[in-house]
Amino acid sequence: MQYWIMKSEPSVVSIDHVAERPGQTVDWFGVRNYLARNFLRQMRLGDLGFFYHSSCPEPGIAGLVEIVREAYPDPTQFDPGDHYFDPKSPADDPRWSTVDVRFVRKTRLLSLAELRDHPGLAGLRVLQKGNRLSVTPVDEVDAQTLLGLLAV
DNA sequence: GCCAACGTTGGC
DNA sequence: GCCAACGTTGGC
Repeated sequence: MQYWIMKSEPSVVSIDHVAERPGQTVDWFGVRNYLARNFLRQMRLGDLGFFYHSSCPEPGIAGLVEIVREAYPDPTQFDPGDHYFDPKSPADDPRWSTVDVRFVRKTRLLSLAELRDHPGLAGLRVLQKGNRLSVTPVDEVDAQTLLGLLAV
């Protein structure tokens, strides 16, 4: 199993929103960065996502989700009325992918400050200066550390 | 609102 | 292929 940190602005999609969705499932639309897209394409059924709230008063990990559908074309890239419309994406070779994730559970808020304070997590990609990727891999050791801190 | 960091675009 | 300009992200 692989682990990922997946960032979302809670004002757009929060962990509570996921829990309230039909089937407790949402698609991870709107990724428009090639490296992040490649990570989406590496995701496999059953992978665990740490759901991270960003651009909000208390950024940090707020819950867990599970990958329930592997990468497929992000429909928003073909919708001219959509914020994420990409006129340059070929219909026969879609540029952007999405996955479906399902709610697993909420956790206590593991804040960014607390993540930074933990020496063992210094290598975590999301803590690196200038990191802006919305989807990043987490190695097994770091994942276990996170799960421990979350008391899961 | 500010600013650092980074990705993308487009002229040359 | 270079690089300046611009846009976006995201913490503070």
